[in-house]
Amino acid sequence: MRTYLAVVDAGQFQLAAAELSITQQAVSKRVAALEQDLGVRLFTRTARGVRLTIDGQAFLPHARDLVRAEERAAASVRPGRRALRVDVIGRRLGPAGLLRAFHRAFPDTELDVVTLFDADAAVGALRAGTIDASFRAVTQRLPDGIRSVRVFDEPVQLLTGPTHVFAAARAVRLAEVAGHRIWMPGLVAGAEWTAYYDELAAAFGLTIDQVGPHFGTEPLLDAIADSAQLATLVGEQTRLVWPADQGLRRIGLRDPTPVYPHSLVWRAENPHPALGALRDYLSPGEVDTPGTWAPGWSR
Amino acid sequence: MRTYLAVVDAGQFQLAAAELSITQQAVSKRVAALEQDLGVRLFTRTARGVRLTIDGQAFLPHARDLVRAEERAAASVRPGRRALRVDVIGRRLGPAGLLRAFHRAFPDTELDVVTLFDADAAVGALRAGTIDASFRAVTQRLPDGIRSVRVFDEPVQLLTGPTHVFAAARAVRLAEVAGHRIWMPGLVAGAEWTAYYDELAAAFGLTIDQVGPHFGTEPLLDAIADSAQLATLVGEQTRLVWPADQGLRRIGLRDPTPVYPHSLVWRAENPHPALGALRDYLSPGEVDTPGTWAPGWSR
DNA sequence: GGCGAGCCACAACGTAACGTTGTGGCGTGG
DNA sequence: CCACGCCACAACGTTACGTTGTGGCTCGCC
Repeated sequence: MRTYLAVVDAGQFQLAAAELSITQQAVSKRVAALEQDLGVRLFTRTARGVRLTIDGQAFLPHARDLVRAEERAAASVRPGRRALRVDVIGRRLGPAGLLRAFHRAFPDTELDVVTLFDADAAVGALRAGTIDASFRAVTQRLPDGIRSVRVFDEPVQLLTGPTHVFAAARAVRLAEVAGHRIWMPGLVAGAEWTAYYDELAAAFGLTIDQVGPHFGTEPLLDAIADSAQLATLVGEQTRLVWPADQGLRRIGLRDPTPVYPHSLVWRAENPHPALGALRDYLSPGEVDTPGTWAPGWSR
Repeated sequence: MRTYLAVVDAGQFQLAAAELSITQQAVSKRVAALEQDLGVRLFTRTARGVRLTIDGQAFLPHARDLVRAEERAAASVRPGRRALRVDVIGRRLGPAGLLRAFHRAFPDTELDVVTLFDADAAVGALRAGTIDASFRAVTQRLPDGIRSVRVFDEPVQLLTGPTHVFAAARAVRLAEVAGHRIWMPGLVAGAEWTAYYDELAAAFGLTIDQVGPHFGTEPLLDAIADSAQLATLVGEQTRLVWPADQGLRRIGLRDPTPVYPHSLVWRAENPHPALGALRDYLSPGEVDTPGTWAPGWSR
């Protein structure tokens, strides 16, 4: 592909060969091989060089895209001067939405999104410089040199099937939920979400059922859609993807509205220019709004 | 890259190898070579397969972009079911802007833009099916099976330097221009632009100077920017790119306003689905507005 | 705790791809 | 009309790459 582009820019094989530091015959072979692969002729050969055919012209922007993509791919792992690398809990959860909004606001900022296993891994990666920022709920004191700011309180909602008692309600009071079963498989001991739901359950007497293996969100949503008893909790910004609309409903919670406290965490000495832009874009978040509840460790 | 993606999807080398129909050792070698090229480790090897490292995660979307780009590139020259291929006179002229607008309106439509030498080549390519549509000024009767519709009348403007007599005017009457020298190098005998300016000059007694070699637009713009006498004609939609802002001015023309009649030309039997969308988007254009002038052959 | 299953890495080997050298054909310009 | 410049074809050598064979490692199971 680069040979093809070199020929396009040079207008002839020999000059392109010189720029690529290979022989003209090698260029001829490469172009011939590419043409054979594609099944079309890319150049018309003339006595003074080559001219692009129509197919060659149509192919040109795609070829440039391809080498650009290759360069971006290589740059994404090049130490130093690489894209801003941000860790989010999940690509469909609230923080990922914040990142998308940031990217819309600053389209020129190169952004790579990764997902680390837990907060400890995130802090380690921040210190090592392998990531530049992490969206986390800060449940305990961070080590020296690691900074955090609470950027976003995400309301937590009930997710129910169409036959559930609360299905018709737009919002229910948190106290009303106390007697109902909330099914949340897949919570890992020690993980930040687990800490959150533990404290939420303890504070309002909720029954949060963590038993049973977690087969992924699809079976979970299937089960909830079919059940009049089961419900689960999701963040307001969570983007659900289920096969078809199974009549799932989001029911707001109030008095108080439980909110999940997302923080941005970063290493103080990180010089990445886009990191400052991200911090400026996010902070200060509206947090601890009246009528909301957040865990004690978030204050 | 495909091997890397296969490993990501499979979660282990052996399964990926089976899907690629090569041995596990070959996969191991390919991944190792890629890691060596990039200078980072993409996978952490475990006893039950592999897991992506942080670098590997950041690399993933770029790798997918890359293979998508490769597929689009190959598709752009695949006969049958390829992207809509449209010929425009120049990428910076009015029709290219129409195409950009069409692409904004229908972002899902794959579009390839090419530039053919002249109208005869365009008609030939339309008949051969190597292009699907062409923006041209139709100066003579088209052969059977080739249709055209006039889609866009583009006002023609004067382009002058800051010291030109007309530099301060927003618009001048066409009759006023009669005595002034208009420099248009590079017009090819028989080309449609030449036919247009010939008739324009004849109709209003303009002095259009075609002598002198054409060294490209940059020297032309340089010369015009520095001269108090020289001016040239450009389409209203033409996107000029000059090194710095040299104080070039666009001066409108009126009483009448000369317009360049762009038509869309296509082959009647072409079944490409996007071709209909393009025709629907473009037609009917506002043409022959009162107060404008177009050549006799455009009616 | 030992053993086996599963997975990846290393080494040796053969083949096929690729680049180089050498040469010929063709169109163009002096 | 000849000579120059450009691209294509052929033969050859080297490099790269995939395969076969083997070893080491981790995890799970008895």
